[in-house]
Amino acid sequence: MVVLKRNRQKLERQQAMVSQLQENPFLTDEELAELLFVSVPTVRLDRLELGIPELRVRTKDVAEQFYGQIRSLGAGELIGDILELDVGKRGITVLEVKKDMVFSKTKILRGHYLFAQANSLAVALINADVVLTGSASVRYLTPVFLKDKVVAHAEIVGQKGKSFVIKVNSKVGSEEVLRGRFTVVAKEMNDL
Amino acid sequence: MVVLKRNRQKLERQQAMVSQLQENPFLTDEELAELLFVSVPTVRLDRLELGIPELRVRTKDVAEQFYGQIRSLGAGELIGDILELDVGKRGITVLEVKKDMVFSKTKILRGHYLFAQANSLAVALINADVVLTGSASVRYLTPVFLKDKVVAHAEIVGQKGKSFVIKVNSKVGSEEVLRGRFTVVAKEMNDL
DNA sequence: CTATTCTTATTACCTAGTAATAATAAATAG
DNA sequence: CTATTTATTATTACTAGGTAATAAGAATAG
Repeated sequence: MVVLKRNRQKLERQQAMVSQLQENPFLTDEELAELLFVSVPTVRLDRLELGIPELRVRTKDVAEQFYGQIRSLGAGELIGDILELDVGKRGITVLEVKKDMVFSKTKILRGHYLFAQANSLAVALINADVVLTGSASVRYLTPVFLKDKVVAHAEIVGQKGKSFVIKVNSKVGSEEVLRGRFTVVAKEMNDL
Repeated sequence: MVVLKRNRQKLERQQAMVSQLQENPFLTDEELAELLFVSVPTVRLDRLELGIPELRVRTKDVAEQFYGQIRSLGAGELIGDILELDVGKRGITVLEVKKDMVFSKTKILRGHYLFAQANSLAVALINADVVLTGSASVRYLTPVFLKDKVVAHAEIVGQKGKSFVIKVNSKVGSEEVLRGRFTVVAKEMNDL
């Protein structure tokens, strides 16, 4: 059976389709059909074989990923969920590592999420209208993986006027994953 | 004319609709109708009056925003757009501050975006399968505001084996907003 | 009571599909 | 060359979530 030769065209076309959609997931079947020089039904069959959902689902998936992510890294004030918060003293948050937070190849958590958890917790400890990070120094000790739960402990360790120094320590289980030191500054709304 | 009383219900409903959609932009007209205790045509008229597009357009808008931007913060490898990239040496990215990246009260950019831009640029300079941040030290010099364009310059300044030191300098116009030093480590896929 | 505004209902149409069936074309085995 | 398989295309009926336009009913102001 030299079924390979036959399938080659089809396979190539399907691969082409996948890479087209990777570049631009917002292509309709009609547009794909034109790009791949086949009919619309063929595109549909190919999608079916490859398990690729229709445009609207793809669009929605992308949009929802956005909402699951930016909501946590942007819209909200705090990255992670509060376990304890003693404003002016210390606080603990926990961050569960979701799949859109990791490198797809390695499933390792992207550094800035860990940073963001620590930084936002540091900021949350200060009781003022506006709190800005002045400087930060962090060490990433061990990689954090998908589905890990990162517990961040933060404590105010110093103060000079409106400037605070906060130490943050993040762990997964008993393993230390990040150690950081943040200097944050409390500002009044009008002295900007 | 006590036309106000009449309009009040309508106005309140429209405001309610807006806030519903702010919370969850993925609501159909039918779902909105149920939530607001009116008919579907009324919802449509309200949307028309308020210039709110249909679900699919809203979804697509969100998804495209994701592609223009968030691709950048999570899914993509790099936060910001590349202006120059000389792998192994130096690179420049620019990040435009959008409204979901700032504190709503002050319109000041959240610190971790600035960090993420710098960090991801540092990582991008290294040519290896897997690059992890080992430590980072940053100083936030001046606040960055909505619509600012942050230009980050990064340069490899040292190397010991698979460990690299990268200096990053971010500016808005001629003003320096962040200065940072990152140590990143290149790993092979199998030594994890 | 009447004019006006709101709300609802109804209808025809649209896009981007699903799902299923049938017809046709192409390739290969024997 | 022919039979059979596989791939492709066409066609039809159906769906969600709308647009756009028109008509009819309800509420209220004056």
